[in-house]
Parts: sequence; C-alpha cells; structure tokens
Amino acid sequence: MKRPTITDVAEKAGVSKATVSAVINDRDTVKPSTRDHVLSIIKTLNFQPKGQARGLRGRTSGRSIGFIVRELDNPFYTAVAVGVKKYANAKGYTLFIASSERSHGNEEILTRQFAAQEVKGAIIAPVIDGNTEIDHLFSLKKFNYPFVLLEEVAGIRANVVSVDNLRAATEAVKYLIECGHSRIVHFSGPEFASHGFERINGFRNAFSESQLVYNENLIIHCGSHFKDGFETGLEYFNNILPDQFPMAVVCYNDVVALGLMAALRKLAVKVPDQVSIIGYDDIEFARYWSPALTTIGTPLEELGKKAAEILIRNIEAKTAITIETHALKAMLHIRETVLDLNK
Amino acid sequence: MKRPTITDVAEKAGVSKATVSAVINDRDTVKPSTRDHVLSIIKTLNFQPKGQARGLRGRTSGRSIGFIVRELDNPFYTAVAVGVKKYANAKGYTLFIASSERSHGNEEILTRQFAAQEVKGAIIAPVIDGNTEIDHLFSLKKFNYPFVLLEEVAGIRANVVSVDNLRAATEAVKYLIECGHSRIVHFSGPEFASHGFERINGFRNAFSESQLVYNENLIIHCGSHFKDGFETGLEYFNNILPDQFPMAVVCYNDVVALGLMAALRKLAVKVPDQVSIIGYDDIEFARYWSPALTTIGTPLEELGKKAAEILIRNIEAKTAITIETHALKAMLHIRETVLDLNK
DNA sequence: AAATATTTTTGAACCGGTTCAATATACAAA
DNA sequence: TTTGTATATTGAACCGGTTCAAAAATATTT
Repeated sequence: MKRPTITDVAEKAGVSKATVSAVINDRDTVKPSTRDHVLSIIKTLNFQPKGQARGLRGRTSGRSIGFIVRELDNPFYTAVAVGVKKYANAKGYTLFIASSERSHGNEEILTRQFAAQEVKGAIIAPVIDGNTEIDHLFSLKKFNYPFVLLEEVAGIRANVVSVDNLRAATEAVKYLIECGHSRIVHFSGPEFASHGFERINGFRNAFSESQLVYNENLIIHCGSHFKDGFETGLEYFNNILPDQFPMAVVCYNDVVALGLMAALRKLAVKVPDQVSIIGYDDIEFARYWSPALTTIGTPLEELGKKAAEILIRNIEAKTAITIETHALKAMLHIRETVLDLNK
Repeated sequence: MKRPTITDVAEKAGVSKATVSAVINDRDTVKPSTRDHVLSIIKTLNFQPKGQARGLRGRTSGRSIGFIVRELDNPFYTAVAVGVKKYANAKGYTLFIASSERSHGNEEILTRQFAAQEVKGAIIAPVIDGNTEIDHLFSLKKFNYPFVLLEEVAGIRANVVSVDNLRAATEAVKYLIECGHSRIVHFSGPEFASHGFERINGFRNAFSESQLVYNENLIIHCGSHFKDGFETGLEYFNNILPDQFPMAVVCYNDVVALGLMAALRKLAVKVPDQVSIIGYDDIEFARYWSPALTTIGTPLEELGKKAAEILIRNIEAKTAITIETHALKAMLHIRETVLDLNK
C-alpha cells in the first residue's frame, strides 16, 4: 500500500482536494466541523503532505544553503560552520550540515540531495585521497549549481576559499630557525589532502631556504587526533637515538600537539626546555594548556564567512559570475612552547 | 525576470521538454549534437533544474533524516551526531544537521524546512528557556511527522531519549561523600534546560540523603564553556574565605572542569590534594589531561544511536506506533582528580 | 418570504519537472 | 527505390500538491 495523497484524504472525507489543502494550511475559511472531520481522516490515514509538491506552487520555499564537511567530530569544521552560519543567517539563509565521512560516494549522494532539494547552494570540504573522483562536481557545474570548495581540487575550476598553509608552515619553521633550533621534525597529518600536503611542503620549503638539510626521516607520519599525537609521540621519543633527539616539533594541528605534550609529560621530557613545539589551528584549548601552546592560528570563522559570502553572491547572481579563489592568511601566535636560544 | 524553467530552455533550443529532460538526466538516447546545443542554451539561460519537481515523479527521493542541535560548536552534539549518523547510514539514510542557536524561532523554521522537504523525520534537541513555545512541535504531531526529542518538553507527549542526569549527579556526590569529603560545591550550567536543572537537583538530592546540609551558596552559577570554568574558577577561589574553602567541586561538564583546573593551576591550588574535581560527559581530553579527570560519562554515541533507531522505526511504521521514552544510564569514571580520604 | 450578505466549498488550471508509447528521422540492406 | 531497423524526438498524461474565481450553502436583513 502506497503513501496516501491529498486525493485519498479528500475522497475518504467526502470533500474536495481544495478543502483538504485549506485544512492543512490552517486557512480560516474552513468550517470547524469539516476541519475536525478532515483532520480525523488525516490521522487514520496517517497522511503526510509531501513538501516537494507544496513548494512547487505558491510561497517561495525557504532559502537555505548546505555545508558538506569531511567528518562530524572535528572541531575544525564546527568552527568554520559557525562562521558560515553567522553570515548565512544574516542574509536570511538557514544552514544544513552533512558529513561525507571521507567517502567520495557519500559526498556525491549529499551533493545530489542538496541540489535536488531546495538547498540553494553548497560549501564543500572535498574528500581528497589517492583516486580523485570529481564527476559529481562537474555535474554541479553543468547545471549551474552554486558551490564553493574549501580546498583546491585538481582538475576543476571552481570557487575556492582556503588557508595559505604553505606560507604558514614555512614561517613556523623559519621562526624556529631564528630561535636557534636546528634539528626540527614534523608530525604530519593526512598527506593526500592538500592542506596536509601543503604543510609538509612548507616544512620542506623552509629547509631549502635555510642552511638546514632536509631529509625524509624528519617527517613523522602521525595523524590528526589527540590519540595520534599521544601514541606517536610516546613511540617516537621512546625509541629515538640520543644523537637524533629533536630540538623542536612542528605538528600537523593543535590536537596532535597537545597529545604529543601529554606524551612528553609522561616521559618527563620538558617543554619547551628540552623540546619546543608548534601547533596549528589555535583551538580554544591551545591557549589554556600549560604551557600555553605556540601555534599557527587559522581564521576558521573568517574562512566560513568568506565561503558563505561567495556562495550567496553566486546564488543571488542573475547571470554567471567570475570564479573566485581566496587564500586566507594564517598567523603565528607566539606563546610558551618554543624556547628562544638567543636569550 | 524569473528563473528559467525547462520549458524556456526547450523553446529557446527549439526542442521538446522531453529532450531537455533527457539531456539533464544523461540519457544516452540523445544525439550528441542536440545534446551540446541544449547544454549551451542551458548555460546561457543559467538554467537550474528544480529538484522539487524532479522528485515528484519517478525515482524515490533519497531517504534522509534531520538533527536539530542547540549549538554548533558544542562537542556534546557532535558526539551524539556521530551516533545518529552511524545508525542512520547503516539503515540507508543520510543525515542533515542544523542548529537552532538556542532560538525558538529558528527551531520552528528548521522543523518546517525539514518537514517541507524530503527529510523524513527529525531528532530535536529542543530549545528550553523561560517561555515555552511548542506550537511547532504540535504541528509536527498533527501531520504525523516523525520526531524524537533529546530532552523532555513539558506539555507534549513525544518520543524522548535522554540521560538520567539526576541519578548520575546524585551518585557523583555520593561518591565524594564516601571518599570522606564534606564541603562540596557545584559549578552549575544552564538552569532552564532540564539537563542542567537535573544535575543541580541531583546534587541537592545527594545532600538530603546524607547528613550534609544543603545551602544555596553551594551552587556556583558558571556556564558551559572552558572559559566559564576558567574565569568563574579564578574569581571564586580568589575570593573564597579560608573557612569556606571547598574540598570538592562537581562541575556541570568536562570542559568547565578543565577550565577550572587551568584556573587552579594558575592559583597554585593542587588537584586533587587540595581540591577534588568531578566532570561530566567524558570527552576525549578528560582522560589525557593531567591529572586525568574523574568524570561522569554520558553515552553520547549511544544516545544518538537510540534516538535514530526510534526515529527510523517511526518513519518506517505503516501505522501510528506507541510513544517511547528512554533514559540512558551515565557512569562514573574514576581517575585521578578525586582524593580518597579513607586511605 | 424574498433579497442580500456572508461564509464554505469546489472545479479546473497550474507549478516544473518525468515518463513512455508513438512518431519521425537516419542509415543500411534488399 | 523500397523496406527494415536502429536511433532521436516528441506529445500528452502524470506526480501531489496550491490557488482562486465562481458556485453553493448559510445567515442576516428587509
């Protein structure tokens, strides 16, 4: 038995479709007795008006935009989302968030669902791994569905708002060098994603611009969670040869940095006296931790705001408009986890 | 000038609607030359097929559910969302998250948007403050829109999945008493929301079941963020009279507890030697902090899973089914922030 | 009781797409 | 040239609601 329609209700109640519609929409032209009767039929039939058909005619359906994140429990995205939401709400749009959980398939389904509904446009943190799948993005372009990427995707020209990770990572390492550090390593994050990759490259960059010698062993493959920093840190510092003991660690993000610091505390290695540490993101915990974490602050809310701004400009444009690319600047927040050897 | 429709495209391209539709849907029955021509018209007209009409006929629109949280940047909700998502995905539903930002108005708009689209049902963390507004919830009930609340709302009978905060808070205090503590205070969270209120009540409860004397001054109004714990902690412990110095603090949640610990470290007050602390939620940081936080663990993922389970059961039910209420048990995780005076 | 005003209800067109049987066109074989 | 077949295109019905002018039912006035 299929889902009941307004016609079913009308027939069973012995009234016209128009009357049922009036009841549904709380029109006050309906006689109370008819109203109650129709309502009771609605209940027994378990009728549920189908939104799609409703929106077809009549009132402009509510304006909304979507945001596809890569994972739900990552504070990075929620911070960006806050920025998106603020801007969107100010412009009269509501925001729907969905997560691809790092799956191309999900990303495609979600973009399709957004596009198919009354969601007017989407901000996408694209899944990037070994095999690129960008058909769905092309398909969005084909039908002029407005979208903004939070990371460059090879092979597709689209609006992009991102952070200048390369420059930021380079500067972090330079700062360490200025402070007199020489044996510097990097606890790296996901290497396929461009932000992870850029940070590694920035790390390498700084070496080539200095007199330090780069070497693959200076990249320690870690991950992106607290646990990763903790466990990798424990293992790395437990097995490191005394003559290879690093003077400083640049971490993929703050959470990893905090995890690493927890591990070092357990190993009784003092920060910053024995090892200096730099994080990335400037999450709330970073400044309250003891010692307060020196970290590269990415303007997450700004990022979201900018993306929303471009998206909505595209949604409201009558004609096709030029594609925009923005790379926001990240800034080093100097706190207490880097030792200055010049002093 | 209004948004172009498929008819506009068809006319301008000199073909029928059916052909345009075929192009849109990548049907391989279209001659490449027509295809390209239509596509070019689509581009110049900036045509965007309207999903609502598409879903009306043909393929069943994708299954999805919604989750309305109270705030985006609260790890509590993202943890619950992870549980919701896992269950939903396993059942073939995608999840959309939206935030009411603690506004009744937004909550109403969002429920309406969910209901009006092809989102089959919603899990709602209801906004609860002084003035109750539940018209939209009634409206959902009226049209049999399936939904599950994450907190009891006075005046409405609906599916509810929540945590037994009262019992948990009571047990936390009892544990402190067993450990020999007597002067115990509570850093409280939002008092209108039932979970905040229940924790306060649980705190009070434990007193009445013991020989301790309850007193309004034992409740310190704090908040729910790290910053709140830090600042309230700083102020409170700075101004407290020596004879009123508490032996233990039960915090509204973990983040507040960590903030408080950061403040105490700054004041050189030792935890747990001078003050014992209990948190609430068991977030990831709790177990890695030093000292590791003793806290009441709420099964957040479980909570989400249970809510999703009930929701989907309701969505897939052919006829009206009974309303369910569940209160999940929270558990005390004993770590290092409570001093046992019996030892 | 008739005329008029008001409240309710309805029929039919409409929204913007999809679908598919039927038709038109192109292309190869007889 | 005619016939057969594969390929392209289309007309018209349809999806499940909304809308509104017009008709029907009630209520009020004269």
